[in-house]
Amino acid sequence: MKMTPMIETFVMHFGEMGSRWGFNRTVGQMYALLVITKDPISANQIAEALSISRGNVSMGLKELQSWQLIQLQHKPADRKDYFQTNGSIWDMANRVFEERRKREMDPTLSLLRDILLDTPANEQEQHAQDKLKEVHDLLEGITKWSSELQRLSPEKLDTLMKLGSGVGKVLDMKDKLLKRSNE
Amino acid sequence: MKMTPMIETFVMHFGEMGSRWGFNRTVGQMYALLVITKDPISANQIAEALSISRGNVSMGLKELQSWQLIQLQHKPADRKDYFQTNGSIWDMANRVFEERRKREMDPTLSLLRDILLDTPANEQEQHAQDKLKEVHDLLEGITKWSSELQRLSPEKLDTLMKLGSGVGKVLDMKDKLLKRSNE
DNA sequence: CTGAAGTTTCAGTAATTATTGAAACTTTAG
DNA sequence: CTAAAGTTTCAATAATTACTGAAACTTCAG
Repeated sequence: MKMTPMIETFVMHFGEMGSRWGFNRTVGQMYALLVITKDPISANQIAEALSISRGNVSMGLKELQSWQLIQLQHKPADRKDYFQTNGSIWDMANRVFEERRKREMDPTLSLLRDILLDTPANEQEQHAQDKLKEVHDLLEGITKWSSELQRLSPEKLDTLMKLGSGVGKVLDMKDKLLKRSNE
Repeated sequence: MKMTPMIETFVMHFGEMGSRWGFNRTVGQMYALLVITKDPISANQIAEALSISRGNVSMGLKELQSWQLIQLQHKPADRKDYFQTNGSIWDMANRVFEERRKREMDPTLSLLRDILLDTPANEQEQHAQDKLKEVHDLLEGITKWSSELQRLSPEKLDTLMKLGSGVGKVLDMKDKLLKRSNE
C-alpha cells in the first residue's frame, strides 16, 4: 500500500480535519484511505500505509464500525479481516450528523428538560429559565427537524437541496394551495 | 456575582459541551453565564463568578466577540466594559453554524477543488478522484443549501422547521402545482 | 492439540490544547 | 502630566487527549 502524492494529500488533510468532525486524526486518515481505496484492505495494510501502530488501527477501526461508516469483509480462504466503506457518501453524511447530534445536542437537551422542571426561586432564576426555555426549544426544533430530514428519501432530499432559496417560493405556494383546497 | 445551583449546573454543563461545539470550556461557561444573566456584566464579574483568571476571561471575550455572539456595552460615568449576548437565540445558532462551516467545510472544499484539477495518473487515482468528486459535491451542496437557509426570514425558517416530515408533502404539491400551471 | 498468524488491550509516553498569572500596556480622573 | 484603575499579552505550566508497542488473547490449519 503505497499512496500517491495526490492520495496522501487528501488522506493527511482528512486527518487534520478529523478532530473538527468529531473523531481523531488517525481515525480521519483511516477513513479517508478507505474512501478512496477501491478494494477492501486489511488492518495491516492500513497501518503500513499510514505508518501508525497496529494497535491504533485496531482502535480506529472499532470506532469507525461503531459509527457504521465501515464494513467488515472476508475473502475466501483467508481468515484476515478486510474493511471497506459502508454505503454511499450520503449515508456517510447521515451517520456523521446523527452521531454528532447524539454527542452535541442530546445531553444538553436532556439537562435543559430537567432544569425546566424546577421552580424558579427568584426573579434572577425566572429570567434564566425563560432563556433556557428558548435554548431548549431551539435545540428540540433542530433535533426533530434533522431527524425528519433523515427520514426523507435521498431523492426528495436531493430535490430539497437543489431547491435552495426556492424553498421560500415553495412555502408561499403551499399557503396558496392550502387556501385553494379550503375554498 | 454568585450563581444559584440551577444556574451553576447549566453554566458548567455548557462549559463541558463547549469543546464539542467548537470553543473551549471556559468560553462555553462564559457564554452560558451571559445568556442567563439579564443585565450586562463586566469581565471582572465573569472571572469572579466562574473562578477563572482575568487573562483567560479577556481571551474568551475576544473570541466570543469575533463570533459576534456578544456585544460590548458602556454604562454612563463608568469606563469599564460591560458585555451581554447579541441577538436572539436564532441569531446565535446561525452564527455558530456559520463559524463551524468555515472551520469544518471550507478548507476541505478548497482542497478538494484543487485535487480535482489534477489529471489522474493511473486507474487507482481515477477511482480516488471519482470518490473525491462525490465528497466535493456533497460538501458543496450542504454549504450552498445552508447559506440559502440562512437567507430565509426567521418566520419562513420557523414554518419550514414546523413542517417537519410535511416537507415531503410540500414537495409533492410543488410538482402538482408546476404541472397544473404548465397545462 | 499445538503453534503460527492475527487481533485486542492497556499502561506508559508523547503531543496537543487550555489556563494561569505576572508584566506590559492603555485610559482617564484629578 | 501623573498615577490609579482597568485591560491585554504571552511565556510557563497544567490538563487533556492521542499514540505506541509489548503482552495477552483468539482463531484455526495441520
